[in-house]
Amino acid sequence: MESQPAVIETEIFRALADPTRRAVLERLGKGEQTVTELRTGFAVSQPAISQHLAALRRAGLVCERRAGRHVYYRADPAGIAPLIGWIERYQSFWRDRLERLKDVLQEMDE
Amino acid sequence: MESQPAVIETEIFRALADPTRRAVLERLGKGEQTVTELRTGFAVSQPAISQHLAALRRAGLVCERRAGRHVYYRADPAGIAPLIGWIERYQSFWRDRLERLKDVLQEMDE
DNA sequence: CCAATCCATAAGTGTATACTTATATGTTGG
DNA sequence: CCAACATATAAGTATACACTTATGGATTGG
Repeated sequence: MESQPAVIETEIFRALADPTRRAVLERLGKGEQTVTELRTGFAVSQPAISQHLAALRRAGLVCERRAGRHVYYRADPAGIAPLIGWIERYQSFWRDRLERLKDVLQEMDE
Repeated sequence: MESQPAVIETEIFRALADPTRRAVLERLGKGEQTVTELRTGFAVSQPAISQHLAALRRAGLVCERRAGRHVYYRADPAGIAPLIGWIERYQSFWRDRLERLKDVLQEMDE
C-alpha cells in the first residue's frame, strides 16, 4: 500500500507547532471535552478553539462524537503514528528509545 | 537542572513543519554538508537554505563546524530529544487513563 | 593582492496563520 | 414553538513565514 504523501506529516507538525493547540490536545488526552468545556482555561474565544480543533482534526490528532448540540472531542492516539514513523525514519541514533516508545504504543493498541 | 520552558518544543515543531526544512535535515542526517552542497537538489536560493539552517539551528536540530569560508552543517541527534520527550509525556496521559480504567474494572469485578 | 567564493543578513513581497467579532446552523428546555 | 445554548463558519486584521534579490563580511586561490 502506498504510504501517504508526506503531507500528513506537515499537517501534524504544523498542528503541534502552536502552543495553545498542544495544550488543547493534552487536555483532550485526559478525556473527551466539548468545545465550551475546552474554552475554560484558555484566554481565547470560542471560534478560536473551534479553529484549533479543526486544525487538529485535519492532522488526524483528534476525533469527535456528536451528541445533540454538543460535540465531544477526544485525542486520537493513533494520530501521532506518522510522527513516530517520521522520527524512526529520520535517524537510527534513537532506535532503542523508539523501541521503548513503540512498546508503549503496542500495549495501547490491544 | 531546570527543565526548558516548553518553548523549545514549539521551535522544534515549527522547524519541522516545513517540508523543505525536513528534507534538509534528513540530508544532514546522512552526513555533514556545506550550504552550497545542500543547495543542490533544492529549488530555492542560497539565502533560503541559510534561513532554513538558521531555523533548524534555533530548534537545536543542527549544529555547524566552521572551516575557513566553509560552514559544515550536520544534524544534532540530541536535538529531537525534546520531541520524543513530548510524545512520551503526551502518550502517558493515555497510559494513565488505561491504568485507571483497569482499576475501575477491577473494582467492579470485586 | 584581489577577484572569486562562501555564507549570512537586510529589505521587500505575497501568502498563511491566529486571532477577533459577527453571523449562520442546528438543538434542546420550558 | 421559541428563546437560549452549542458550535461552526465568514470576514477582517495584524503578525509571522518563506521566499526573493541585493549586499556585506570573511576567506582563499592564483
